[in-house]
Amino acid sequence: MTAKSKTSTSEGAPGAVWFRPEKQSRTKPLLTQDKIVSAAVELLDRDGVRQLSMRKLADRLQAHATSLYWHVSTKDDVLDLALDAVFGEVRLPVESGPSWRDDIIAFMAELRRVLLDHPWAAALASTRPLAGPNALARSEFVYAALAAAGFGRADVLAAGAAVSNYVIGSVSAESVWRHQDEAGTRSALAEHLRAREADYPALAGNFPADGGDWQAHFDRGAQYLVAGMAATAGLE
Amino acid sequence: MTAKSKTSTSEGAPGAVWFRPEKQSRTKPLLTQDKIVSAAVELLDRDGVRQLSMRKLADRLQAHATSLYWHVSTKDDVLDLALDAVFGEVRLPVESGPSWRDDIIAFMAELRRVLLDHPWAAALASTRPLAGPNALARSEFVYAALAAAGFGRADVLAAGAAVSNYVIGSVSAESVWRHQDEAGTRSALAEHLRAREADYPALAGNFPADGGDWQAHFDRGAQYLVAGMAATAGLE
DNA sequence: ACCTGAACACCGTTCAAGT
DNA sequence: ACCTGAACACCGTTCAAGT
Repeated sequence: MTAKSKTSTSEGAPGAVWFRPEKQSRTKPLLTQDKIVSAAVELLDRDGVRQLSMRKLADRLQAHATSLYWHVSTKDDVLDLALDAVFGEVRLPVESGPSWRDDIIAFMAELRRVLLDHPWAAALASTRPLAGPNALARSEFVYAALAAAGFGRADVLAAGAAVSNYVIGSVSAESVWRHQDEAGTRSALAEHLRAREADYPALAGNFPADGGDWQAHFDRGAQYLVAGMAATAGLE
Repeated sequence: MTAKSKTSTSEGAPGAVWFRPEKQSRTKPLLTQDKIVSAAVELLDRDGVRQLSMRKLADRLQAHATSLYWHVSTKDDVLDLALDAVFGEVRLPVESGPSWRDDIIAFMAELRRVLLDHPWAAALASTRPLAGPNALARSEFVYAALAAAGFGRADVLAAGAAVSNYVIGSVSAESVWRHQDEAGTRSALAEHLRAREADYPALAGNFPADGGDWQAHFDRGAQYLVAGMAATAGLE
């Protein structure tokens, strides 16, 4: 009986290895943190932060929601990791150029570009500490550039914060208007302002009919900031 | 029989009005949009945006969650209304002063004060169009001040946006660090940076041990912005 | 007109159980 | 070590029903 069952499975027989499914595939996990994070970024890009759930995320990975918790301890972890992955897309120059102003301006434009690529990211960045390795590396770049330019400690701290906060605040606003029903709410607001021109004369008079040039406004604001930094700290 | 029941309830008898519960209390709704919104602001202040649910909000008003939907059509409505109520706390001067720079600086400080009073508000403002009457009135003030100062249209638009975006971005970051486990994450980050000083020399060298002077950094950044606006537009 | 109650289709997360 | 399944305590919202 025992002998029969042994031979019927032929477990230890010579050559049997080749006909057995690779044990490797069992030892290598189906899910990894990296896979979870990239799937999260894809879903966030497609549907936004409010639509992301652990169940949908697991579905996309052909796994069960509860399986995610082996690799990640909460949904907040997923969001923190996804956000830092986005910061990882910000390209930094290998070394700083001759003009700190150009470096800072270029950094702001690049950060804006990446955040606009992921319309959920800027608003999400407003809700949590940016302490992931990619976010820190980007902060390090700004601080180092400012310190190298000759800014004192107080200016490095204030200017470093101002640069990030201006970009994140601006891109949040832009993402809201660009992705949350582009034409709809904007034209509704335009109509609303026209109807109440007496209450909001300056607003009604300046509100851009065509939607406005986000990039131009952003760049101009960035110029204000660096020009003010230069003037206040006496650096050119 | 019918006569008896009539007299037993004495519905129409003279003097009966005084002993009957006021019909007014039935005709006047228990819930109003205003009550819902102020309760929402209280709960948001106490527990944050993630803890707010329609059920908890209704509980606090001694009503059922489903009753709220008579006065408000979605939870998003509640959030929009609560946020605009906060903007209503921003005090604007009755008329602008002699210096547009002082007016703008004062506005930024006042907006920051109010947003810090409601730590959920700045981050929430990053996620939706700010089109409520109070938010619009505050934008109107900024645009009007800039236009009166002599800024051209492009500068009014860019500077008006920059002012709001800088404040909202800055207060979001400050609220995160001040309210989301004040000491905990900050000291964890300090420790983390110290351990990786080689990776983040500028960051580690400048990271404030005591938590930093948020107000001072904010004010300095505001100065950069208005100084840059003045210089770029050639106005003093 | 305003409020309630039941119901639907979801959530994040825990934990024992499987392999 | 990694994944599944059942379960818990929630969600926002709809809609028929009550008053």
